[in-house]
Amino acid sequence: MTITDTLTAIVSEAFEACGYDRSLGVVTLSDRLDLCQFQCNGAFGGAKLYHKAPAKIAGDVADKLSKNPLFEKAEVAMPGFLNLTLADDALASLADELQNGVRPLIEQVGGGKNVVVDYGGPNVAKPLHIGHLRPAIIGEAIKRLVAASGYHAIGDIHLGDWGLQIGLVIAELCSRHPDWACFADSFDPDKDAIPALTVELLQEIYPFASARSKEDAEFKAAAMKATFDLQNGKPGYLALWNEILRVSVADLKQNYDKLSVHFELWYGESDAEKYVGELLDTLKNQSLLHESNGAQIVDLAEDSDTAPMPPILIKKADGSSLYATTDLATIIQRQRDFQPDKIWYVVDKRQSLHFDQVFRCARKAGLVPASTDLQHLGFGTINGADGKPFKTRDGGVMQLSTLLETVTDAAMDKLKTSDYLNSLSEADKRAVAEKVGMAAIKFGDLINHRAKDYIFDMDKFLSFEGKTGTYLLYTVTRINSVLKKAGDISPAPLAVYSDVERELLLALLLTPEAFGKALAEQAPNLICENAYHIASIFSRFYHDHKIASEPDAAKKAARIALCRLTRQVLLAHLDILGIEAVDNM
RNA sequence: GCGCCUGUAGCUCAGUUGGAUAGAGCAUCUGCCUUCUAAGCAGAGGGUCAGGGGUUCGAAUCCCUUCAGGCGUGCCA
Repeated sequence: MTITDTLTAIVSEAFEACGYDRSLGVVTLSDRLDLCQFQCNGAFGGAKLYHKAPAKIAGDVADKLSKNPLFEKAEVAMPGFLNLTLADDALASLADELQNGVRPLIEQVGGGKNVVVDYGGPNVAKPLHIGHLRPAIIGEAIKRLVAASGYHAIGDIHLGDWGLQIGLVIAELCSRHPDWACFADSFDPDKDAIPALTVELLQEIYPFASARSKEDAEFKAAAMKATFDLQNGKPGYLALWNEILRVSVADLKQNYDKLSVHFELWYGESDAEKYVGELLDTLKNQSLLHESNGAQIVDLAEDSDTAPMPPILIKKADGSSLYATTDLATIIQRQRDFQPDKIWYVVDKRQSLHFDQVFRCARKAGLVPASTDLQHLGFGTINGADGKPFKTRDGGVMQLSTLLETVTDAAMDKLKTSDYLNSLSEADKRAVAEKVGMAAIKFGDLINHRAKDYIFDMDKFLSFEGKTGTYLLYTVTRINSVLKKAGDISPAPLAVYSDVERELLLALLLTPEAFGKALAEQAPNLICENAYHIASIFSRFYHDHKIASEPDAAKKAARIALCRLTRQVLLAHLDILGIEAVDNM
């Protein structure tokens, strides 16, 4: 139960005791913190219901509530706002519940149910570029949030390893090295060796092949044929594909590791292949599948549709699988393996129609129970100043590794001026710089609303001031310092000695609300905002008050407790965001 | 054409299940380091919430409409 839930229960009780409907007692955080901490606007609704002035209704309830020692203030503001402020000792003891774990920092709503979060979705054979940043870190944050809320969260990278992009690479390799054994019909996987590939080669070959297919129709046909043959198990292609996969996955892991992005499952579209037959059977048995212009499709349009809903393509005219095919087959696989309560897809929002189709088809075919929550959590693109997807000056895409290195270098530069890291080796400093850099990048991206496009600004990622990930890490290091200076102090209850301490306690106490809203909206930016909010109040507190050097023992103990709780809460935010803190910087 | 999304301070963005005085960071200007990390703190200026109409006691938020931009719209993923 969050604090507003608790207060809602109390205020609802009061409404009822005064003869009004208890549903009017909904309490929210005040939007006028200068007047009060919480508010209830139920009197306005009650005015319509009971044909009474809202101020009268609010006044009745306020009278009732002001007898409750929980409140410092329960009063009416015209024309009928019910304004509530907690008594300081009540606030402190509520925050104590947070401190000693009686009140959870995150509502445990999951009940251990399985949730599959499908994110990342990189194509093998293509280097990670800046466009892969968002799905990786948004997905990771959502997965961690889901897990922290008591679900069993399963992150699946869902590699793009089975589509035309592989066919393009195979066709191009074949065109360059027709002599390779894997291209011969006589290929024998037990005897014939596959040449070792490198990431560099793949990074060069995919864009080349992709461009070539747009101009060279014959080559495109070869690539499509290669895709088809691969999907139908041609041994030489399978062996080559395995090598492409091996090289790509090793490279992907390296980059994702740096970002603290970890997947429980490294499945790909290819792993869905074995469920495609079952998918086709299911669709056929229900007479959903039919032929159209040579392709196998399922009609999805319904009379209630306000917009045209095109059919979903299950098999191309040449018999090969499509995006929708593997996604549907993957749903079968996930249902079989996990019976998930939710399957959430963190994928570019431009694919919303695709997911509408996939989900509708899955429902029609009964691939999952009706209660399964299937959602496409679309994210916006990272654009350049021109509003188009971001390109580097030379018109290319920026590789993810370049971004990570550039920001880490800048962080390293900044760390040189720190007096706190003098004793560290260069390598250890570099490790700190990496954490600072990753915090800057991840926070800089996650602070943006998930579903909106944003404009890429390297200077913003390189800036370590203001509302940034760096600020959060910095705040934690300051807390570390003050706690270190204070030495061993036994745990003490929280208390309010000043306005800023009251404000900080309130912000800490409201953290479960922020996490809850972030989960409900799948919006990591709310976690960023809340963390920044707490950190900035702490900074003010830290600046205005003595803590470790406070002479009054009781004050000092309470303030140390406040520091500890603040650190604990900030670290919980960072953990969900997938950002690692540092001890010093 | 149809559908979806977006338009808030000089810039980048929060805030949109209707609430009181629309917030933050950056940038600009002014203060604050002999005292726990100044990657910080305090303060100032900066807004017809794209335009118009409507509903409501109350609208950035809901409805209608106009304008501007983006995206999607059967054999790529």
